[in-house]
Amino acid sequence: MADSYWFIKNCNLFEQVNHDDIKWLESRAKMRKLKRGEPVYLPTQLDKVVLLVASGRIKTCHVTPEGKQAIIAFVEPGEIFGELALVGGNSKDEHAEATEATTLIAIGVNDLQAILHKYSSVSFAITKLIGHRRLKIERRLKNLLFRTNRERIVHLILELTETYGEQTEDGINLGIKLSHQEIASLIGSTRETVTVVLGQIQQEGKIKTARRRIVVKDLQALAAEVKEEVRMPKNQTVQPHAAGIGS
Amino acid sequence: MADSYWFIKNCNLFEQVNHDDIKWLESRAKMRKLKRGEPVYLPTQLDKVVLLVASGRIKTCHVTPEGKQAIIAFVEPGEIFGELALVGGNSKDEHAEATEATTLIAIGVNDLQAILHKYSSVSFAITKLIGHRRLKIERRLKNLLFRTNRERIVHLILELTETYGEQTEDGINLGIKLSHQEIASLIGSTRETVTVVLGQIQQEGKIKTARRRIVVKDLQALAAEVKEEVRMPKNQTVQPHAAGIGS
DNA sequence: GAAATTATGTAAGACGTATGACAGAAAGCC
DNA sequence: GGCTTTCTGTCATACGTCTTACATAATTTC
Repeated sequence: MADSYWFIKNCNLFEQVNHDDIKWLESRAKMRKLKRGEPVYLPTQLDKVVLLVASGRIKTCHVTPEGKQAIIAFVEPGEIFGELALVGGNSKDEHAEATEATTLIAIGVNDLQAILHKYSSVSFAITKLIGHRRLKIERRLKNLLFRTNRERIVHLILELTETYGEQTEDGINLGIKLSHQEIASLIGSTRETVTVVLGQIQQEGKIKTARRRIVVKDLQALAAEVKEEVRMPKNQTVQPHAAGIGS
Repeated sequence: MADSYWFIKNCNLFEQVNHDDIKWLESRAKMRKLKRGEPVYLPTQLDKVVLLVASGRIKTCHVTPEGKQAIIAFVEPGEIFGELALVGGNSKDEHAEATEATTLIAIGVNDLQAILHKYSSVSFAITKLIGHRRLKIERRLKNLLFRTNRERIVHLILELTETYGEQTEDGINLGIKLSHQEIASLIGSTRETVTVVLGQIQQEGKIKTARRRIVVKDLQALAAEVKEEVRMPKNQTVQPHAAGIGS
């Protein structure tokens, strides 16, 4: 199991947990490496697990009957996912895959529950996590209903800026690489439309795009066109616990 | 304060709480009556509260800059809302209003937290509640992305059937009254389009509509056209804790 | 019971977005 | 370095949905 110990220890969730208990969790956890695009099938083991992202990035998604992929959320290093298994959600029908080379640590629900029982602080942290993600999703829902594709894209850029934005000399660089296809999967649109709309926004000088990269040049203007107040990036460079979309 | 005691006692959440503590909660809670359409402004009091629906029905919503109302969820008698205040969400920018004559009981966050501290079972129940609502919203998100208005409406009908369906001799009656405008607010569409689509589905004999009422005549057919498995109504007649949309 | 309000029904035109079909550019692979 | 794969760019057409405008029916209010 290599040093999954350190990954668990570095997860904010387990801050208050003492050395021995983390050691115990680690001994029972399983590590797993994924390549980019590889799905997280919850395999061999029949028992439910919660997954901790040690490194890389995971996207949780849903595939429609017609085969279109809807991205629900991204999960960043130091964050967990599948946590609704703790409250009776069947993570069964949830699909998740790595967006880049990723290392996961699988913790059995029963093991985790033992920890929750012992540490009410962890328990509360989980509640907060679930609640925080709910807020994010509600916000996302609002930004999709009644909105044109352009508005959806602008909202998405604003969200991404807040979460992944890194101030540089020539604008705010989004520290997450997304293809137009993935953007379409986030807003419920098509790849072609995303290409066109991003092109327009770029020509207006509000952003600068490159292959799977976006740099925001005029945050004010973007916020203004969807009547949002400007929210600056959280500026968490390489922080292991940066919050992802919907997380 | 009338008999808010009984309403609190009947809320599943507080099942395990003993008489004296409920009495204490009741003494500190405030009751409030709303007419249909009246907003729940979180008024006078600056301190955060969690709201328990004693009777009636509440819808939580969001108004877009253009003035369109997006309905996030319904809250039924015996359920609470605004619970994200417990985990740091600012219920400030959330709008809620009564869909019919409604009685609310406002419980201070601090008071509730005292109970949570004492009863870990309540604490866990809250976590489950928040998680359950998150699942509902995620499901709703999936049913909106990439879907035509017709598909959205069909999905909605299926959801409503599951939650509010009452088997009768001539079909499954939906025990919730919704105007076409409200349906539009749920799926991100317009009143006119909803009217037309419902008319079509009715002509196909799959449902029967009347003023603010829908009776499902052919659940199979509806489920089939969006490739969902049939889920029968939970058949909870007048149950005080029936789960609403997104709740 | 009459008046005001709320809910539903219908339709033509404008607009936005999906579709399907290709083509070129950039990155990864051997 | 060449090959393959992934990503981006562009376009014409078709289709769905919003908009705008009105008409009627059912409820509530006084």
